[in-house]
Amino acid sequence: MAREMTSASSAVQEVPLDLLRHSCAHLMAQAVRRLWPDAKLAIGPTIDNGFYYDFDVPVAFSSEDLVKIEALMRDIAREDLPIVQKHWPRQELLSTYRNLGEVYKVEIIEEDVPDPEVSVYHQGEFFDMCRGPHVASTGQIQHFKLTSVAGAYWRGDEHRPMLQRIYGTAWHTREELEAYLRQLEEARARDHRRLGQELDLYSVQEDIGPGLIHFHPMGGRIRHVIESFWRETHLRRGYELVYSPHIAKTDLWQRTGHLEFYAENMYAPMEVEGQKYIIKPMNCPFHILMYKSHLRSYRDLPMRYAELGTVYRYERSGVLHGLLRVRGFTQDDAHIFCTPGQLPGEIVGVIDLMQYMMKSFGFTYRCVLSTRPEKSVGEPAVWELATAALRDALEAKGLEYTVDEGGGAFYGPKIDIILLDALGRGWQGPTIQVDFNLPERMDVNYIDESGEKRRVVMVHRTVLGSMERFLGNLVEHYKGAFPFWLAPVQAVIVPITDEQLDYGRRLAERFWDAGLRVEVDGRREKMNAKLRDAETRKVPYMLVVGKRELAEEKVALRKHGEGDLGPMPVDAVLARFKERTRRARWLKDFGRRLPSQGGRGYLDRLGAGIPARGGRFRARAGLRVRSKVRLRVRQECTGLRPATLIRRSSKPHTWPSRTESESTSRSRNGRFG
RNA sequence: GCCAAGGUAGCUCAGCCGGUAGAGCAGCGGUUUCGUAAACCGCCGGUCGGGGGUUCGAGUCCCCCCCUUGGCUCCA
Repeated sequence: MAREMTSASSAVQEVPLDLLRHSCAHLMAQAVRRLWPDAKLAIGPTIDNGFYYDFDVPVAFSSEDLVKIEALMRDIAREDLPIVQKHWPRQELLSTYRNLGEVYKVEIIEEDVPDPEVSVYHQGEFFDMCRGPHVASTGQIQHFKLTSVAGAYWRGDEHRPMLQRIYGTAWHTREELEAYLRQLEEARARDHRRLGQELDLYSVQEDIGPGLIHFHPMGGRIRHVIESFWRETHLRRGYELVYSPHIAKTDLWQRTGHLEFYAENMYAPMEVEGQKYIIKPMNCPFHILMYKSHLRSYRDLPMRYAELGTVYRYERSGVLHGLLRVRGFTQDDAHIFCTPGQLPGEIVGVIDLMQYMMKSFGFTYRCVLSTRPEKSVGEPAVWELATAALRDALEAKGLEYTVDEGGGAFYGPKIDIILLDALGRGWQGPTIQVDFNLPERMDVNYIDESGEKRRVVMVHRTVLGSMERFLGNLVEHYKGAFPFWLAPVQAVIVPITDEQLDYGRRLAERFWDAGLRVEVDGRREKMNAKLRDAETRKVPYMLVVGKRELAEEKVALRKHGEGDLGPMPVDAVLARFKERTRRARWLKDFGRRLPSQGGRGYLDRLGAGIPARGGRFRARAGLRVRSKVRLRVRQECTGLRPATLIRRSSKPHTWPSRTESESTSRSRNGRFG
């Protein structure tokens, strides 16, 4: 591969970033080798934003060592050693590496490099087997930084030696490097663990146990808002809310197969009157038994059982992470029991609901469809049907997705939704999984039109993920500054002197009566201190009341992060706030359009539900609803005039188009269902 | 679970070669009644993560355990 030597400064920009980083990994290895001549080299690939190299060294690298290595790297860069490719006969390279004791390189050659000639890159005294390409000389590597050390198993196998991995980052220009480092800072500022502490949202208590979350009052309020919204929406979409116990007899878990396939994530049984019980890692068995408490007809289906179900799963201590990876968590779980024919419609309904949730909370996301793995249960034809249902639903909803071939659970295909936070990092959130296993094992049936017993199709799904993880994602997404409808405290009333304290308290009553969460700051502090505290707590609004406001029945409105908006009549502020509540928005959505999954199983048959076809509400057709009663409710909740409401609801409903931003995924995937 | 780094007041952190623990904020008490991001004075506050050991003496050194963090592995 011919490459001409050009001066570093002009060539730098043209080199692909990946290549630069790979060369930087070599540069680091060379520096490590100079400092620790016995260091054995493993592999040194590029990753998002940087690179790493794995070393086997008898001493543990300290952070001072990183500084030393980095300094030496700069020296070697200054030496501007030409980087040249040579082709070594395989045998010669093998014996050289054997003589050097480079056991990892030897293993790589023996197992993965059959070619008679092997490409080796040389720079000064250092050489490394590598396909390349690389930059022309070490002098071209200018803007880099070593970021961390960590242990890493050789070939990712926990039974093999643990090596030391040094991570680094490299960029074309100083500006890019600094921008990246700033971005890391930014990510730290958004860290939900830090914000969770600062905003007093939650805690983990050493005396209680790792991975067990306590929602403090402010976190509790947010969770309450999310849960209320979730329940309302689910009832509205034809789900039934159920509640199940936290423990069940060992026999049940035997029957479901959890003891066989999931035991390593389950906690040991406890004994009660000679009977063994296990705390639940999943909610599905309970829902199944509720379903099975009656004989079900095809007319009952689909049945949708929803529950904010708290489960406990053993996670290895090293993987716990704030709210995002825990041992006890509450899934926003639901199980849908339906006929094979209903499956496609049900999947569409779930995706629609998921989209609605994501839109409501402001998340962007991407979708991954996982298909049949090697080891699986169920007929191939059924798998095909279910996978097609998932795929079709994604396409019908206009969602882009990637396919993880063979990445499904052994019991069925699934769609995973990766939430993207504001920094573009991805986290496994909602999941939709078809299950062929449990209905079989638990003998879950319905009676079809001809009186035959038929196996139901079962869908596990969450549309948020878990309350813990979702809250963590929300905190990072909004950097702790929750939108008005979610904010634990929506406004703080700030009396300037004690003279206005009573007025402030009267105002607070009015706001609470309107369903808003406000607080009066009655401390003997200066207004500035109160404002500062409210700003720090990221409260969306501050209502300053002084002499003038008291006289005119006004408040001076101040918005978080924006500042003073000037005095406003109290009624205007109330109206403004009510407009921003989720209830108001929900009613708007609800007024325009009923969910596609209007039918409600047995309720339909009792005449208590929404007519499946036609009917005054024309639910399924998605036409507007104009019931007088509903209008009145909406008027009350939104504060809008009837004419406005009717006009609004007459507009045809369209879902806003989503923009999918491509970005790196940092998925902690597949833990639900 | 593995490798590494940590754990000192409610929070953020300082504490040298082993000599008996300190700051800011928060809290509490007082004074101040103030117009858009921190008023002033004073006070209280510590099993130095837990246990054991070495030592005349341990926050500091050694061993075990717990928890946190960064990775690895795992993630039905």
